[in-house]
Amino acid sequence: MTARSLTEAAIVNAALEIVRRTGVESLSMRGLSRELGMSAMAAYYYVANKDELLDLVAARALADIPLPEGDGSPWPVQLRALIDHVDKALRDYRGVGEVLLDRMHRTQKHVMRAVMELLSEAGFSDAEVAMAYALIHTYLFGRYRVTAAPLPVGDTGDADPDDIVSRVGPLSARLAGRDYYDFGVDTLIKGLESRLAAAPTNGRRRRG
Amino acid sequence: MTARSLTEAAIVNAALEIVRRTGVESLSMRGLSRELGMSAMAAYYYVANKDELLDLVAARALADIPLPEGDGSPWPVQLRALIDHVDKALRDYRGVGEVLLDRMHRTQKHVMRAVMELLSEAGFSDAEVAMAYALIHTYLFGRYRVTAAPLPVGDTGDADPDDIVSRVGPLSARLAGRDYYDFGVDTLIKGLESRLAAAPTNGRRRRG
DNA sequence: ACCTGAACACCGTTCAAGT
DNA sequence: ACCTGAACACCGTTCAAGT
Repeated sequence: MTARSLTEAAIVNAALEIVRRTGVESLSMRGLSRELGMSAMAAYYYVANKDELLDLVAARALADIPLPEGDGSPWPVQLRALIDHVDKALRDYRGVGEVLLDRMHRTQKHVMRAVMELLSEAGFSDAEVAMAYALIHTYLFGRYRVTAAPLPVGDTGDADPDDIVSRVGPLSARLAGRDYYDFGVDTLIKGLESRLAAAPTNGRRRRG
Repeated sequence: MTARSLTEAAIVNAALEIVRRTGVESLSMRGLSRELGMSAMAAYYYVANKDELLDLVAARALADIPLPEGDGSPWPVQLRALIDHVDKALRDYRGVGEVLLDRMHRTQKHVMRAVMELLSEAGFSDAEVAMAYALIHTYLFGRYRVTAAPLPVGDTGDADPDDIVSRVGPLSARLAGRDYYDFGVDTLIKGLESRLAAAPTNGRRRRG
């Protein structure tokens, strides 16, 4: 055994574990150190503060996302695949989307770059790329708070067939998270395609 | 003066004030009571716990949203107006979107109903109404975490014209929150329209 | 170099006690 | 009925001290 029994990697791993099991809000500096068998302050030797820890957790969770190959497939297909990979990387980590939302810009540029390149190649102007990226980012990361709160199933069981809310309530119990996700991403991409179709000369293609 | 010098309404108002000024995360039960000139535990007489307080704050912030009149305008226009009103109700309250996201289903049904009715009338099936509502909700409420973290302006000032990320960085400084919002909502609604156009017989109109 | 312990300034919540 | 004070079990962070 060398002198140190802890490493930054071990700390970040343990933190990610805790977030996956119990959610972000129950990750504490003290509890983390205790979980590693150390004194309550041990983690502070490797990490300046909780914010830095959350940055490292965020970076780690998104590190292994496969980027588009640049094969010949149409941009909506490639964009959809990339979004699916981000979603997969986030799905298991309860509350991590919330963390990442604040931190992705600071810590993790390669996914952002891949999305932006796809959009730029598709024909969007630089300003549109900025806005379209923000839209996708917002939907994807906002999702992890919404899916935690499903639509209420009719409170007293009174399904009024003329009331849309009480019709949708029980129905939403049969819809899987997958259904919401597919509908959402498809609609976003359809909306983007519809924009390009309406003003196809907006973008300036690079290496066109 | 009557016996009581505090009311639930006063407490919720003060809480909403604090959230608007300093964000949700700096709202505390103790600090709130102190701000009202009472002892640290005073608020507990009117409110069971912090969760209940957040529910009341959420309900209050969304209470006065004007619902669609049911005039003859096309559904995308009415939907856009309704979304704008929700946005306006949220805009001034830092972090309140985050609170509401968890709580809207529990506390505030009339906005949800208005959105769902518009979508149902437009021709979407009940399942599609559920998913489209979730999409809109996610975007609208997720926004209040994203807009707090603007895209990074080129870190070292090196604007590489061939790199989409460094092109978009400085550009995003000139884009207003309004631009992102308009683009986002327009794209969502375009995506929904595109869905209806692709499968126009999907929905069953009520009172058609 | 790596870790600990005590201390400070906070939290949310409970509950007996005051008026 | 309305509010207070003390207590409990937590936080994040700092910093002198231990090995």
